[in-house]
Amino acid sequence: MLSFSEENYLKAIYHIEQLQTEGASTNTVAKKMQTKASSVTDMLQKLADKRLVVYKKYQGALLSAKGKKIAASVIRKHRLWETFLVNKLNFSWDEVHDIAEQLEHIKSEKLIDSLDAFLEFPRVDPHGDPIPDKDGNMTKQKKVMLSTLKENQQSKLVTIKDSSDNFLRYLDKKQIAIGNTIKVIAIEPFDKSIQVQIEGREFMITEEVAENLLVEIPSLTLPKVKRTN
Amino acid sequence: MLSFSEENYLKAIYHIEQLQTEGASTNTVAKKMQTKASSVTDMLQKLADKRLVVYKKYQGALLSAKGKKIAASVIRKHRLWETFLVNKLNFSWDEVHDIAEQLEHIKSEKLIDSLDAFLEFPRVDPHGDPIPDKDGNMTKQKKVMLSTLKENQQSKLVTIKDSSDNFLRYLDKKQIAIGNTIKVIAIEPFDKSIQVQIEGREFMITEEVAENLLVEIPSLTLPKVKRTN
DNA sequence: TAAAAAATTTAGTCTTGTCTAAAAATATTT
DNA sequence: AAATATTTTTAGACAAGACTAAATTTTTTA
Repeated sequence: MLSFSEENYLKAIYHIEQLQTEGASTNTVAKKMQTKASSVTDMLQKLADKRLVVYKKYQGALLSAKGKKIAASVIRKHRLWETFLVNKLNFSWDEVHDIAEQLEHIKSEKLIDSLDAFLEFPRVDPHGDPIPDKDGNMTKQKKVMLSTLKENQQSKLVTIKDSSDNFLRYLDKKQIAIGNTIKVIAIEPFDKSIQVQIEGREFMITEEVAENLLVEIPSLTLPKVKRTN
Repeated sequence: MLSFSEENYLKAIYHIEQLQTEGASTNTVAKKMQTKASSVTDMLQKLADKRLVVYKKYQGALLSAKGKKIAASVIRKHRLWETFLVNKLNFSWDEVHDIAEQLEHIKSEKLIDSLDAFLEFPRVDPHGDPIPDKDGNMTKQKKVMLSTLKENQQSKLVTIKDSSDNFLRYLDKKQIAIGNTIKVIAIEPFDKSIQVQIEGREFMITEEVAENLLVEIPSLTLPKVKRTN
Protein backbone atom coordinates (compact mmCIF):
# COMPACT_ATOMS: atom_id res chain seq x y z
CA MET A 1 0.00 0.00 0.00
CA LEU A 2 1.55 3.26 -1.10
CA SER A 3 1.44 6.51 0.83
CA PHE A 4 -0.17 9.65 -0.54
CA SER A 5 3.28 11.08 -1.04
CA GLU A 6 4.57 8.11 -3.01
CA GLU A 7 1.49 8.23 -5.23
CA ASN A 8 1.98 11.93 -5.84
CA TYR A 9 5.58 11.43 -6.88
CA LEU A 10 4.61 8.67 -9.33
CA LYS A 11 1.94 10.89 -10.80
CA ALA A 12 4.38 13.78 -11.16
CA ILE A 13 6.95 11.58 -12.90
CA TYR A 14 4.24 10.25 -15.19
CA HIS A 15 3.24 13.76 -16.24
CA ILE A 16 6.86 14.77 -16.78
CA GLU A 17 7.53 11.72 -18.95
CA GLN A 18 4.49 12.58 -21.06
CA LEU A 19 5.88 16.02 -21.77
CA GLN A 20 9.41 15.08 -22.71
CA THR A 21 9.70 11.37 -23.43
CA GLU A 22 12.94 11.16 -21.42
CA GLY A 23 13.30 10.33 -17.75
CA ALA A 24 12.39 12.85 -15.11
CA SER A 25 15.30 14.73 -13.56
CA THR A 26 15.49 15.41 -9.86
CA ASN A 27 15.03 19.13 -10.32
CA THR A 28 12.06 18.76 -12.65
CA VAL A 29 10.32 16.56 -10.13
CA ALA A 30 11.20 18.97 -7.35
CA LYS A 31 9.62 21.84 -9.25
CA LYS A 32 6.48 19.87 -10.04
CA MET A 33 6.13 18.67 -6.45
CA GLN A 34 6.99 22.07 -4.98
CA THR A 35 9.66 20.52 -2.83
CA LYS A 36 13.45 20.44 -2.57
CA ALA A 37 15.81 18.39 -4.73
CA SER A 38 17.17 16.56 -1.71
CA SER A 39 13.69 15.36 -0.77
CA VAL A 40 13.24 14.11 -4.32
CA THR A 41 16.48 12.16 -4.21
CA ASP A 42 15.32 10.40 -1.06
CA MET A 43 11.98 9.52 -2.57
CA LEU A 44 13.39 8.33 -5.89
CA GLN A 45 15.67 6.01 -3.95
CA LYS A 46 12.69 4.64 -2.07
CA LEU A 47 10.57 4.21 -5.19
CA ALA A 48 13.51 2.45 -6.84
CA ASP A 49 13.74 0.04 -3.88
CA LYS A 50 10.09 -0.77 -4.49
CA ARG A 51 10.76 -1.26 -8.21
CA LEU A 52 8.35 1.49 -9.16
CA VAL A 53 10.95 3.56 -10.95
CA VAL A 54 14.29 2.86 -12.56
CA TYR A 55 16.67 5.29 -10.97
CA LYS A 56 20.34 5.93 -11.58
CA LYS A 57 22.23 8.41 -9.49
CA TYR A 58 22.59 11.77 -11.19
CA GLN A 59 20.46 10.57 -14.09
CA GLY A 60 16.88 10.98 -12.96
CA ALA A 61 14.14 8.37 -12.92
CA LEU A 62 11.90 6.52 -15.33
CA LEU A 63 8.68 4.77 -14.32
CA SER A 64 8.74 0.98 -14.40
CA ALA A 65 5.74 -0.84 -15.84
CA LYS A 66 4.43 -1.27 -12.30
CA GLY A 67 5.01 2.40 -11.50
CA LYS A 68 3.31 3.48 -14.69
CA LYS A 69 0.26 1.41 -13.89
CA ILE A 70 -0.07 2.92 -10.44
CA ALA A 71 0.42 6.44 -11.75
CA ALA A 72 -2.25 5.87 -14.38
CA SER A 73 -4.64 4.56 -11.76
CA VAL A 74 -4.12 7.66 -9.64
CA ILE A 75 -4.76 9.84 -12.68
CA ARG A 76 -7.84 7.74 -13.48
CA LYS A 77 -9.19 8.37 -10.02
CA HIS A 78 -8.40 12.07 -10.17
CA ARG A 79 -10.21 12.53 -13.46
CA LEU A 80 -13.20 10.40 -12.54
CA TRP A 81 -13.67 12.36 -9.33
CA GLU A 82 -13.40 15.64 -11.24
CA THR A 83 -16.07 14.38 -13.60
CA PHE A 84 -18.26 13.41 -10.65
CA LEU A 85 -17.89 16.82 -9.07
CA VAL A 86 -18.79 18.66 -12.25
CA ASN A 87 -21.45 16.36 -13.67
CA LYS A 88 -23.21 15.28 -10.49
CA LEU A 89 -22.49 17.90 -7.87
CA ASN A 90 -22.55 20.90 -10.22
CA PHE A 91 -19.10 22.20 -9.44
CA SER A 92 -17.50 24.48 -12.01
CA TRP A 93 -14.32 23.20 -13.59
CA ASP A 94 -12.07 25.63 -11.77
CA GLU A 95 -13.18 24.36 -8.36
CA VAL A 96 -12.53 20.66 -8.72
CA HIS A 97 -8.79 20.24 -8.89
CA ASP A 98 -7.88 20.60 -5.22
CA ILE A 99 -10.66 18.32 -4.08
CA ALA A 100 -9.73 15.70 -6.66
CA GLU A 101 -6.15 15.89 -5.40
CA GLN A 102 -7.47 14.52 -2.12
CA LEU A 103 -9.99 12.06 -3.53
CA GLU A 104 -7.48 10.47 -5.90
CA HIS A 105 -5.82 8.74 -2.95
CA ILE A 106 -8.86 6.88 -1.68
CA LYS A 107 -8.10 3.17 -1.83
CA SER A 108 -10.87 0.98 -3.20
CA GLU A 109 -10.96 -0.57 -6.62
CA LYS A 110 -14.61 -1.30 -6.28
CA LEU A 111 -15.33 2.32 -5.43
CA ILE A 112 -13.62 3.71 -8.48
CA ASP A 113 -15.12 1.16 -10.84
CA SER A 114 -18.60 1.82 -9.43
CA LEU A 115 -18.03 5.52 -9.82
CA ASP A 116 -16.94 4.95 -13.41
CA ALA A 117 -20.18 3.08 -14.10
CA PHE A 118 -22.26 5.67 -12.24
CA LEU A 119 -20.81 8.35 -14.51
CA GLU A 120 -21.53 6.13 -17.52
CA PHE A 121 -17.90 5.49 -18.40
CA PRO A 122 -16.77 8.98 -19.41
CA ARG A 123 -13.74 9.02 -21.71
CA VAL A 124 -12.56 12.54 -20.91
CA ASP A 125 -12.72 14.67 -17.79
CA PRO A 126 -14.22 18.19 -17.60
CA HIS A 127 -10.93 19.70 -18.80
CA GLY A 128 -10.92 17.45 -21.86
CA ASP A 129 -8.15 15.17 -20.59
CA PRO A 130 -8.56 11.46 -21.32
CA ILE A 131 -9.49 9.13 -18.46
CA PRO A 132 -7.35 5.97 -18.28
CA ASP A 133 -9.30 2.71 -18.24
CA LYS A 134 -8.95 0.03 -15.55
CA ASP A 135 -5.72 -1.21 -17.11
CA GLY A 136 -4.16 2.23 -17.30
CA ASN A 137 -4.60 2.68 -21.03
CA MET A 138 -5.85 5.95 -22.34
CA THR A 139 -6.45 7.23 -25.82
CA LYS A 140 -3.52 9.56 -26.11
CA GLN A 141 -5.02 12.30 -28.20
CA LYS A 142 -2.80 14.15 -30.64
CA LYS A 143 -3.03 17.81 -30.05
CA VAL A 144 -1.22 21.05 -30.83
CA MET A 145 -1.18 24.52 -29.40
CA LEU A 146 -3.68 26.84 -31.02
CA SER A 147 -0.76 29.21 -31.59
CA THR A 148 0.71 26.83 -34.17
CA LEU A 149 -2.27 27.09 -36.49
CA LYS A 150 -2.09 29.24 -39.62
CA GLU A 151 -4.65 31.76 -40.73
CA ASN A 152 -7.92 30.21 -41.86
CA GLN A 153 -7.21 26.87 -40.17
CA GLN A 154 -9.78 25.66 -37.71
CA SER A 155 -9.95 22.87 -35.17
CA LYS A 156 -11.65 21.67 -32.04
CA LEU A 157 -10.49 22.58 -28.51
CA VAL A 158 -9.63 19.33 -26.74
CA THR A 159 -7.59 20.34 -23.71
CA ILE A 160 -5.98 23.22 -21.93
CA LYS A 161 -2.40 23.26 -20.76
CA ASP A 162 -2.46 25.70 -17.89
CA SER A 163 -5.24 24.79 -15.53
CA SER A 164 -4.85 27.50 -12.94
CA ASP A 165 -8.02 28.99 -11.52
CA ASN A 166 -7.21 32.26 -13.22
CA PHE A 167 -6.99 30.73 -16.65
CA LEU A 168 -10.10 28.63 -16.14
CA ARG A 169 -12.03 31.70 -15.08
CA TYR A 170 -10.75 33.61 -18.10
CA LEU A 171 -12.11 30.85 -20.31
CA ASP A 172 -15.45 30.94 -18.57
CA LYS A 173 -15.65 34.70 -18.98
CA LYS A 174 -14.91 34.42 -22.69
CA GLN A 175 -17.29 31.47 -22.91
CA ILE A 176 -14.62 29.19 -24.27
CA ALA A 177 -15.27 25.50 -23.51
CA ILE A 178 -13.81 22.09 -24.33
CA GLY A 179 -15.23 20.89 -27.63
CA ASN A 180 -15.67 24.36 -29.12
CA THR A 181 -14.66 24.85 -32.73
CA ILE A 182 -12.04 27.57 -33.05
CA LYS A 183 -11.06 29.22 -36.30
CA VAL A 184 -7.99 31.39 -36.73
CA ILE A 185 -9.13 34.46 -38.62
CA ALA A 186 -5.92 36.49 -38.60
CA ILE A 187 -2.57 36.56 -36.84
CA GLU A 188 -1.01 39.92 -35.97
CA PRO A 189 2.70 39.62 -36.87
CA PHE A 190 3.77 42.26 -34.33
CA ASP A 191 2.67 40.59 -31.09
CA LYS A 192 1.39 37.26 -32.41
CA SER A 193 -2.07 38.00 -31.07
CA ILE A 194 -4.78 36.08 -32.84
CA GLN A 195 -8.21 37.05 -34.06
CA VAL A 196 -10.34 33.96 -33.54
CA GLN A 197 -13.87 32.88 -34.20
CA ILE A 198 -15.25 30.61 -31.49
CA GLU A 199 -18.72 29.19 -31.90
CA GLY A 200 -19.70 32.11 -34.08
CA ARG A 201 -18.28 34.85 -31.85
CA GLU A 202 -15.20 36.66 -33.13
CA PHE A 203 -12.61 38.28 -30.85
CA MET A 204 -8.91 38.63 -30.09
CA ILE A 205 -6.74 36.46 -27.84
CA THR A 206 -3.10 36.93 -26.86
CA GLU A 207 -0.34 34.56 -27.88
CA GLU A 208 -0.08 33.41 -24.26
CA VAL A 209 -3.68 32.28 -24.27
CA ALA A 210 -3.24 30.58 -27.63
CA GLU A 211 -0.28 28.61 -26.25
CA ASN A 212 -2.46 27.20 -23.52
CA LEU A 213 -5.32 26.10 -25.75
CA LEU A 214 -4.67 22.66 -27.22
CA VAL A 215 -6.65 21.72 -30.29
CA GLU A 216 -6.94 18.63 -32.47
CA ILE A 217 -4.34 18.48 -35.19
CA PRO A 218 -6.20 20.16 -38.04
CA SER A 219 -6.46 18.59 -41.47
CA LEU A 220 -3.28 19.42 -43.33
CA THR A 221 -4.90 20.98 -46.35
CA LEU A 222 -5.96 24.55 -45.89
CA PRO A 223 -9.38 25.37 -47.15
CA LYS A 224 -9.07 26.93 -50.56
CA VAL A 225 -9.48 30.66 -50.48
CA LYS A 226 -10.24 32.80 -53.44
CA ARG A 227 -7.33 35.00 -54.24
CA THR A 228 -8.17 38.57 -55.03
CA ASN A 229 -4.94 39.47 -56.79
CA MET B 1 -6.04 22.08 9.52
CA LEU B 2 -6.16 18.84 11.46
CA SER B 3 -4.43 15.61 10.48
CA PHE B 4 -6.33 12.41 9.78
CA SER B 5 -5.06 11.07 13.06
CA GLU B 6 -6.27 14.03 15.08
CA GLU B 7 -9.69 13.80 13.47
CA ASN B 8 -9.87 10.10 14.24
CA TYR B 9 -9.08 10.70 17.90
CA LEU B 10 -11.76 13.37 18.17
CA LYS B 11 -14.27 11.05 16.58
CA ALA B 12 -13.33 8.23 18.93
CA ILE B 13 -13.68 10.45 21.99
CA TYR B 14 -17.03 11.68 20.72
CA HIS B 15 -18.33 8.11 20.39
CA ILE B 16 -17.03 7.22 23.85
CA GLU B 17 -18.69 10.24 25.43
CA GLN B 18 -21.99 9.26 23.81
CA LEU B 19 -21.85 5.85 25.43
CA GLN B 20 -21.00 6.88 28.96
CA THR B 21 -21.58 10.59 29.53
CA GLU B 22 -18.26 10.92 31.39
CA GLY B 23 -14.91 11.82 29.88
CA ALA B 24 -12.96 9.30 27.85
CA SER B 25 -10.14 7.54 29.68
CA THR B 26 -6.79 6.93 28.06
CA ASN B 27 -7.33 3.19 27.93
CA THR B 28 -10.81 3.44 26.46
CA VAL B 29 -9.51 5.62 23.69
CA ALA B 30 -6.58 3.28 23.14
CA LYS B 31 -8.92 0.34 22.74
CA LYS B 32 -11.18 2.22 20.33
CA MET B 33 -8.26 3.47 18.28
CA GLN B 34 -6.46 0.12 18.37
CA THR B 35 -3.33 1.77 19.65
CA LYS B 36 -1.28 1.95 22.84
CA ALA B 37 -2.08 4.02 25.89
CA SER B 38 1.17 5.95 25.60
CA SER B 39 0.28 7.06 22.09
CA VAL B 40 -3.07 8.24 23.37
CA THR B 41 -1.45 10.29 26.14
CA ASP B 42 0.70 12.07 23.57
CA MET B 43 -2.27 12.84 21.36
CA LEU B 44 -4.52 13.99 24.20
CA GLN B 45 -1.80 16.41 25.22
CA LYS B 46 -1.62 17.71 21.68
CA LEU B 47 -5.39 18.05 21.34
CA ALA B 48 -5.46 19.85 24.68
CA ASP B 49 -2.82 22.31 23.42
CA LYS B 50 -5.13 23.02 20.50
CA ARG B 51 -8.10 23.48 22.87
CA LEU B 52 -10.01 20.63 21.25
CA VAL B 53 -10.26 18.61 24.45
CA VAL B 54 -10.08 19.38 28.13
CA TYR B 55 -7.48 17.04 29.49
CA LYS B 56 -6.22 16.51 32.99
CA LYS B 57 -3.39 14.11 33.66
CA TYR B 58 -4.61 10.71 34.85
CA GLN B 59 -8.21 11.80 34.37
CA GLY B 60 -8.93 11.35 30.69
CA ALA B 61 -10.32 13.86 28.25
CA LEU B 62 -13.56 15.62 27.41
CA LEU B 63 -14.28 17.29 24.10
CA SER B 64 -14.41 21.07 24.12
CA ALA B 65 -17.18 22.80 22.16
CA LYS B 66 -14.74 23.24 19.31
CA GLY B 67 -13.65 19.60 19.49
CA LYS B 68 -17.22 18.41 19.55
CA LYS B 69 -18.06 20.42 16.45
CA ILE B 70 -15.14 18.96 14.53
CA ALA B 71 -15.96 15.42 15.65
CA ALA B 72 -19.56 15.88 14.56
CA SER B 73 -18.46 17.16 11.18
CA VAL B 74 -16.25 14.11 10.65
CA ILE B 75 -19.16 11.86 11.60
CA ARG B 76 -21.40 13.84 9.27
CA LYS B 77 -18.99 13.23 6.42
CA HIS B 78 -18.65 9.56 7.25
CA ARG B 79 -22.37 8.98 7.26
CA LEU B 80 -23.09 11.03 4.16
CA TRP B 81 -20.43 9.11 2.23
CA GLU B 82 -21.86 5.82 3.45
CA THR B 83 -25.25 6.94 2.24
CA PHE B 84 -23.77 7.89 -1.13
CA LEU B 85 -22.08 4.52 -1.51
CA VAL B 86 -25.24 2.57 -0.70
CA ASN B 87 -27.84 4.77 -2.40
CA LYS B 88 -25.96 5.86 -5.50
CA LEU B 89 -23.23 3.31 -6.09
CA ASN B 90 -25.20 0.26 -4.94
CA PHE B 91 -22.82 -0.90 -2.27
CA SER B 92 -24.18 -3.18 0.43
CA TRP B 93 -24.08 -1.85 3.96
CA ASP B 94 -21.30 -4.17 5.06
CA GLU B 95 -18.90 -2.83 2.41
CA VAL B 96 -19.06 0.86 3.09
CA HIS B 97 -17.42 1.41 6.44
CA ASP B 98 -13.76 1.15 5.47
CA ILE B 99 -14.19 3.36 2.44
CA ALA B 100 -16.09 5.96 4.45
CA GLU B 101 -13.23 5.91 6.99
CA GLN B 102 -11.06 7.30 4.22
CA LEU B 103 -13.59 9.65 2.65
CA GLU B 104 -14.50 11.27 5.96
CA HIS B 105 -11.17 13.12 5.96
CA ILE B 106 -11.59 14.91 2.65
CA LYS B 107 -11.48 18.63 3.33
CA SER B 108 -14.08 20.70 1.52
CA GLU B 109 -17.17 22.18 3.05
CA LYS B 110 -18.66 22.80 -0.33
CA LEU B 111 -18.14 19.17 -1.30
CA ILE B 112 -19.93 17.79 1.68
CA ASP B 113 -22.82 20.23 1.46
CA SER B 114 -23.24 19.50 -2.24
CA LEU B 115 -23.18 15.80 -1.47
CA ASP B 116 -25.81 16.33 1.20
CA ALA B 117 -28.04 18.08 -1.34
CA PHE B 118 -27.34 15.45 -4.02
CA LEU B 119 -28.52 12.78 -1.58
CA GLU B 120 -31.57 14.93 -0.80
CA PHE B 121 -30.63 15.65 2.80
CA PRO B 122 -30.84 12.20 4.35
CA ARG B 123 -31.36 12.20 8.11
CA VAL B 124 -29.99 8.73 8.81
CA ASP B 125 -27.27 6.65 7.19
CA PRO B 126 -27.72 3.09 5.87
CA HIS B 127 -27.11 1.67 9.36
CA GLY B 128 -29.84 3.87 10.80
CA ASP B 129 -27.49 6.26 12.56
CA PRO B 130 -28.47 9.94 12.47
CA ILE B 131 -26.49 12.29 10.24
CA PRO B 132 -25.43 15.53 11.98
CA ASP B 133 -26.42 18.73 10.19
CA LYS B 134 -24.00 21.48 9.16
CA ASP B 135 -23.84 22.78 12.71
CA GLY B 136 -23.14 19.39 14.22
CA ASN B 137 -26.61 18.86 15.64
CA MET B 138 -28.25 15.52 15.26
CA THR B 139 -31.51 14.14 16.47
CA LYS B 140 -30.22 11.92 19.22
CA GLN B 141 -32.63 9.07 19.02
CA LYS B 142 -33.50 7.23 22.19
CA LYS B 143 -32.89 3.57 21.80
CA VAL B 144 -32.48 0.42 23.84
CA MET B 145 -31.06 -3.02 23.24
CA LEU B 146 -33.62 -5.49 21.94
CA SER B 147 -32.52 -7.75 24.80
CA THR B 148 -34.10 -5.36 27.31
CA LEU B 149 -37.61 -5.82 25.91
CA LYS B 150 -40.11 -8.03 27.68
CA GLU B 151 -42.25 -10.70 26.10
CA ASN B 152 -44.94 -9.31 23.79
CA GLN B 153 -43.28 -5.94 23.49
CA GLN B 154 -42.50 -4.75 20.01
CA SER B 155 -40.52 -1.91 18.52
CA LYS B 156 -38.71 -0.68 15.43
CA LEU B 157 -35.07 -1.46 14.69
CA VAL B 158 -33.26 1.87 14.48
CA THR B 159 -29.57 1.05 14.74
CA ILE B 160 -27.08 -1.70 15.30
CA LYS B 161 -24.29 -1.56 17.84
CA ASP B 162 -21.72 -3.92 16.39
CA SER B 163 -21.11 -3.08 12.77
CA SER B 164 -18.55 -5.69 11.89
CA ASP B 165 -18.83 -7.26 8.46
CA ASN B 166 -19.72 -10.56 10.09
CA PHE B 167 -22.67 -9.12 11.95
CA LEU B 168 -23.90 -7.15 8.97
CA ARG B 169 -23.78 -10.26 6.84
CA TYR B 170 -25.67 -12.20 9.49
CA LEU B 171 -28.39 -9.57 9.37
CA ASP B 172 -28.56 -9.75 5.60
CA LYS B 173 -28.84 -13.52 5.74
CA LYS B 174 -31.68 -13.31 8.21
CA GLN B 175 -33.20 -10.46 6.21
CA ILE B 176 -33.15 -8.11 9.13
CA ALA B 177 -33.00 -4.45 8.12
CA ILE B 178 -33.13 -1.01 9.70
CA GLY B 179 -36.76 0.04 10.12
CA ASN B 180 -38.10 -3.49 10.57
CA THR B 181 -40.67 -4.03 13.27
CA ILE B 182 -39.51 -6.62 15.75
CA LYS B 183 -41.77 -8.33 18.29
CA VAL B 184 -40.51 -10.37 21.21
CA ILE B 185 -42.55 -13.55 21.24
CA ALA B 186 -40.81 -15.41 24.03
CA ILE B 187 -37.61 -15.31 26.06
CA GLU B 188 -35.91 -18.55 27.05
CA PRO B 189 -34.86 -18.12 30.69
CA PHE B 190 -32.02 -20.65 30.41
CA ASP B 191 -29.84 -18.93 27.79
CA LYS B 192 -31.78 -15.70 27.27
CA SER B 193 -32.31 -16.55 23.63
CA ILE B 194 -35.29 -14.81 22.12
CA GLN B 195 -38.04 -15.96 19.82
CA VAL B 196 -38.79 -12.95 17.63
CA GLN B 197 -41.18 -12.03 14.90
CA ILE B 198 -39.63 -9.76 12.28
CA GLU B 199 -41.78 -8.51 9.43
CA GLY B 200 -44.03 -11.54 9.76
CA ARG B 201 -41.25 -14.15 9.95
CA GLU B 202 -40.75 -15.86 13.29
CA PHE B 203 -37.41 -17.28 14.42
CA MET B 204 -34.87 -17.45 17.25
CA ILE B 205 -31.94 -15.12 17.91
CA THR B 206 -29.25 -15.40 20.59
CA GLU B 207 -28.84 -12.96 23.42
CA GLU B 208 -25.66 -11.70 21.82
CA VAL B 209 -27.51 -10.73 18.67
CA ALA B 210 -30.28 -9.09 20.71
CA GLU B 211 -27.70 -6.97 22.52
CA ASN B 212 -26.51 -5.57 19.23
CA LEU B 213 -29.91 -4.67 17.87
CA LEU B 214 -31.03 -1.25 19.08
CA VAL B 215 -34.71 -0.48 18.89
CA GLU B 216 -36.88 2.55 19.65
CA ILE B 217 -37.93 2.73 23.26
CA PRO B 218 -41.26 0.91 23.17
CA SER B 219 -44.38 2.39 24.67
CA LEU B 220 -44.32 1.60 28.36
CA THR B 221 -47.65 -0.11 28.52
CA LEU B 222 -47.69 -3.70 27.43
CA PRO B 223 -50.47 -4.65 25.07
CA LYS B 224 -53.22 -6.22 27.07
CA VAL B 225 -53.27 -9.96 26.77
CA LYS B 226 -56.20 -12.11 27.67
CA ARG B 227 -55.44 -14.21 30.67
CA THR B 228 -56.44 -17.81 30.43
CA ASN B 229 -56.37 -18.56 34.13
C1' DT C 1 -4.74 2.00 55.53
C1' DA C 2 -0.99 -0.52 53.64
C1' DA C 3 -0.01 -3.53 49.82
C1' DA C 4 -1.04 -5.05 45.33
C1' DA C 5 -3.03 -4.25 40.92
C1' DA C 6 -4.32 -1.43 37.26
C1' DA C 7 -4.07 2.68 34.68
C1' DT C 8 -1.44 6.38 33.03
C1' DT C 9 2.53 9.01 31.97
C1' DT C 10 7.42 9.68 30.84
C1' DA C 11 11.62 8.73 28.47
C1' DG C 12 13.74 7.21 24.72
C1' DT C 13 13.49 5.07 19.98
C1' DC C 14 11.74 4.38 15.22
C1' DT C 15 9.78 5.57 10.54
C1' DT C 16 8.15 8.79 7.09
C1' DG C 17 8.81 12.73 4.72
C1' DT C 18 10.61 16.95 4.91
C1' DC C 19 14.46 20.56 5.33
C1' DT C 20 19.37 23.06 5.18
C1' DA C 21 24.11 23.06 4.34
C1' DA C 22 27.95 20.94 2.46
C1' DA C 23 30.07 17.74 -0.76
C1' DA C 24 30.30 15.53 -5.10
C1' DA C 25 29.21 14.86 -9.86
C1' DT C 26 27.90 16.63 -14.28
C1' DA C 27 27.44 20.29 -17.65
C1' DT C 28 28.84 24.60 -19.61
C1' DT C 29 31.97 28.22 -20.75
C1' DT C 30 35.99 30.36 -21.86
C1' DA D 1 40.95 21.19 -21.11
C1' DA D 2 40.65 23.92 -17.15
C1' DA D 3 37.55 26.87 -14.64
C1' DT D 4 32.98 27.86 -13.47
C1' DA D 5 28.24 26.99 -12.95
C1' DT D 6 24.59 23.91 -12.28
C1' DT D 7 22.60 19.80 -10.71
C1' DT D 8 22.37 16.15 -7.64
C1' DT D 9 23.50 13.64 -3.60
C1' DT D 10 24.89 13.10 1.22
C1' DA D 11 24.82 14.15 6.04
C1' DG D 12 22.52 15.62 9.78
C1' DA D 13 18.28 17.59 11.85
C1' DC D 14 13.32 18.01 12.73
C1' DA D 15 8.13 17.10 13.39
C1' DA D 16 4.39 13.79 13.56
C1' DG D 17 2.77 9.73 15.24
C1' DA D 18 3.64 5.47 16.65
C1' DC D 19 6.09 1.99 19.88
C1' DT D 20 8.47 -0.37 24.28
C1' DA D 21 9.98 -0.26 28.80
C1' DA D 22 10.23 1.99 33.01
C1' DA D 23 8.34 5.15 36.35
C1' DT D 24 4.50 7.18 38.56
C1' DT D 25 -0.22 7.83 40.02
C1' DT D 26 -4.68 6.08 41.04
C1' DT D 27 -7.69 2.40 42.32
C1' DT D 28 -8.73 -1.80 44.44
C1' DT D 29 -8.15 -5.30 47.71
C1' DA D 30 -7.10 -7.41 51.76
